[in-house]
Amino acid sequence: MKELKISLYSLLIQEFIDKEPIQKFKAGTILFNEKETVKYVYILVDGAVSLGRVHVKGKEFILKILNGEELILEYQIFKDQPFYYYYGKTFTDCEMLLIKREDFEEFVRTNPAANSALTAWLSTRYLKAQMKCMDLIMNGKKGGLYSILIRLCNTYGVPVEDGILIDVPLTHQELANLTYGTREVVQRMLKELRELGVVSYEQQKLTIRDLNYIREAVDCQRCPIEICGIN
Amino acid sequence: MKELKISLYSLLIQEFIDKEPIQKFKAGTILFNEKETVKYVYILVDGAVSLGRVHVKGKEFILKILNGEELILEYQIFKDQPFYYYYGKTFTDCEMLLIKREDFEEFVRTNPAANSALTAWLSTRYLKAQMKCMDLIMNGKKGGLYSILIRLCNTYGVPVEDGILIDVPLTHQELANLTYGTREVVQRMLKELRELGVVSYEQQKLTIRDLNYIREAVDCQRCPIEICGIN
DNA sequence: CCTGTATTGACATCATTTCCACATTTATAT
DNA sequence: ATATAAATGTGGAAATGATGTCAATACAGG
Repeated sequence: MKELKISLYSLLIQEFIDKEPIQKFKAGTILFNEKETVKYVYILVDGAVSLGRVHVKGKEFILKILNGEELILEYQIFKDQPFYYYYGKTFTDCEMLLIKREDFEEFVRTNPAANSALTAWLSTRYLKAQMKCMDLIMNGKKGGLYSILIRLCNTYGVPVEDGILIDVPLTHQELANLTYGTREVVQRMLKELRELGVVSYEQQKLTIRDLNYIREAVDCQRCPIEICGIN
Repeated sequence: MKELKISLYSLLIQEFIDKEPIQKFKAGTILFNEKETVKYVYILVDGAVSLGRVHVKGKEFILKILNGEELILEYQIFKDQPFYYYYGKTFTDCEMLLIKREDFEEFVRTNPAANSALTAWLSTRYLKAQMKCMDLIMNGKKGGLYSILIRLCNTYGVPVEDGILIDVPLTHQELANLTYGTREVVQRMLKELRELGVVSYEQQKLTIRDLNYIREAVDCQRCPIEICGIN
């Protein structure tokens, strides 16, 4: 799967790198909002982009965070006048290629290798999205946070001497938004994990010192990394 | 989109109807379980199939219910030794075609029209799955049930003189499982809706008499029907 | 170095949801 | 027709999670 993802990404880069400039965006830039028509497909070269929705009452849910070499394709492909169903904004500073939707679709339609790679990529994303949602729905807020921590390890984890460093700054509020919980609840759960020596938290970066503790607490099925991520 | 779905289904029927027999399954038959290798792609000709997971503690979540002329493709396509991540079982008596996974993938690889149709179908399912999960996560149990009711109307709704009949028998327990809630809570919420004259319930079939009441209570965005369903 | 702002930590209160216990009704099978 | 199982209805205690408030830190910019 990893190969297919890379292959899709590199097929796209090959095709479009000379046609479009790499653009830079500051953290917090809104790329699109729900109900907006889809103009571009974004190829993320570096940085992280969050996708999510805001409830009428103001509370925010971060559906996922995409990072690294990644494709941002969150609409009904091949449909007339497609639009977005949730927002997309840069989570950190980003570099990306913006490809016109029509050009992207034309490329996929006329390139069987790209189409197959895209199909594989979509079927994986489809499963991953559903597994992540089920974890959030079926495990309560504590289990939801634990499942987010596991996914963060898979997507952002860097092995360090005392565990796995989640190498992206995350505030308690952002962690809360990833589970649609509250900052206070996250704060308490992290405090408990800190006191148990399971995690440590410095400069807004978490280090998971005992991933097994977290995995056992949520009955983690050790899904392959391409299925278990925050992306 | 509807056209593309139909086109994918009919492309598949065209290709496989003479090669495989239509098989019948009784309600409650388990088609696959999580962690089982994927042998077949199922083409549902008639009936309904539910997909979901069971928590270690025994509580069940119904992720979705597929019905009618439908494709059941819930694995990482083009991957070696793919397996399922959740169960699939017949919800009602069903008729379906079982296509060997390899034959299905070969067909998609060599048929550009089928591949494009599948890509479009997957991108729609991907969005639909995420919208449904977000509704369940962001609206509490009451909002979750309401969103399930709206989706049931879209997928199973039959206009009748006093509203929209959801033409499939559903127990309170099954409704609860669709939101990962409890039977008691569903019972109380339905009672309230019944007393308000918003729904009626006979022979395990719901009639929604005032869909607008439900829509307004969950700030329904009136998404197109291909995005808002229980499937 | 000071000041305004964002983040973290802590706690009390309130609302939602689950869990448990049991009664009643409805369907199914003999 | 009767026994049995399945589904529905109800009440109350317990757990979980949200909300609001306030103090203590950390940090960035002038």
